[in-house]
Amino acid sequence: MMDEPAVERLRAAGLRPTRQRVQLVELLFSDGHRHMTAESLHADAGAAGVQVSLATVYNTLHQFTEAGILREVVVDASRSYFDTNTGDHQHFFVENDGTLIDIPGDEIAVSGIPTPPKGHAVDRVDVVVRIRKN
Amino acid sequence: MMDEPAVERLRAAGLRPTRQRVQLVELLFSDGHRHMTAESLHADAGAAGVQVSLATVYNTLHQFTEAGILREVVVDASRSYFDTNTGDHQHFFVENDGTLIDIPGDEIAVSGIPTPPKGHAVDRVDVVVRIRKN
DNA sequence: GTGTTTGCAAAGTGTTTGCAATTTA
DNA sequence: TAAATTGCAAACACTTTGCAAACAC
Repeated sequence: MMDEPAVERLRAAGLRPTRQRVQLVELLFSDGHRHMTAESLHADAGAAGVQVSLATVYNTLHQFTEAGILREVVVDASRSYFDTNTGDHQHFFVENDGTLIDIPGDEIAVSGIPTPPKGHAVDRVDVVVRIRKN
Repeated sequence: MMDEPAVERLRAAGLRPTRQRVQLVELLFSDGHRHMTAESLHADAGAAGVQVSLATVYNTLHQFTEAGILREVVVDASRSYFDTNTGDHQHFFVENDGTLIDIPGDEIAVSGIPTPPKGHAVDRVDVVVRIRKN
């Protein structure tokens, strides 16, 4: 018998397909890319009838990030954002309302990055284009 | 009688030169550029014999940022960093120890930024090159 | 059955705030 | 003296954690 895609995705990531994780994966990956904070995901889950505690949402976001099926985006010093798009891309950050918008990785480019200090390797290059409504 | 530079700098920024602000400006701008968090500045102040409460350090960092003599750097979702270099430049962020290193603005360049959504204007483009010790 | 995961409530961390006392102008 | 600033302690927002009950395999 064939597992559902959500279950397979979790198995592939080495995570047990618990009810909460399966439902969160379904919510997150059913329809386009998604940006979220722990609070917003918890709210969206509730609205979608998915019962999961906030603590589990936090744990899950980190497990998914560690497993590589989510990526963390640092744009705000007071909240953690996560993105279902783990591929090469960057972001607009709308400072007024805390919203993220993807910028495809093949549109934007960073040049002239100096060699990192000896003994250090580049992990990732993040670009945040901060915009505001006017 | 001529005011000291720290006092002048505060006056120019429209801030009253209180003892705390004057001493913090002296500490911050006496010798090259500096990166800090509220905690680290509070500790450095203490070590330099500057008496100032943590609450005042927080207030001061924000006032200085608002006044344009400091700039906030968002690299970590759990702490606020500030930089005495308010000019055009970017950063290396050493993920292992939470350290920042400046990248001169004339060395690095970002191209291909899409037009922001209608009704939005670009405020700033931030590049963070995340590096780690190996 | 055994090890993992969940959820609650408590604890933690970094930050902000109310307000009386102090300082600046 | 009037208005701004400070510092304390309490309050906050977000996040993590300890642990017993529930669950996956």
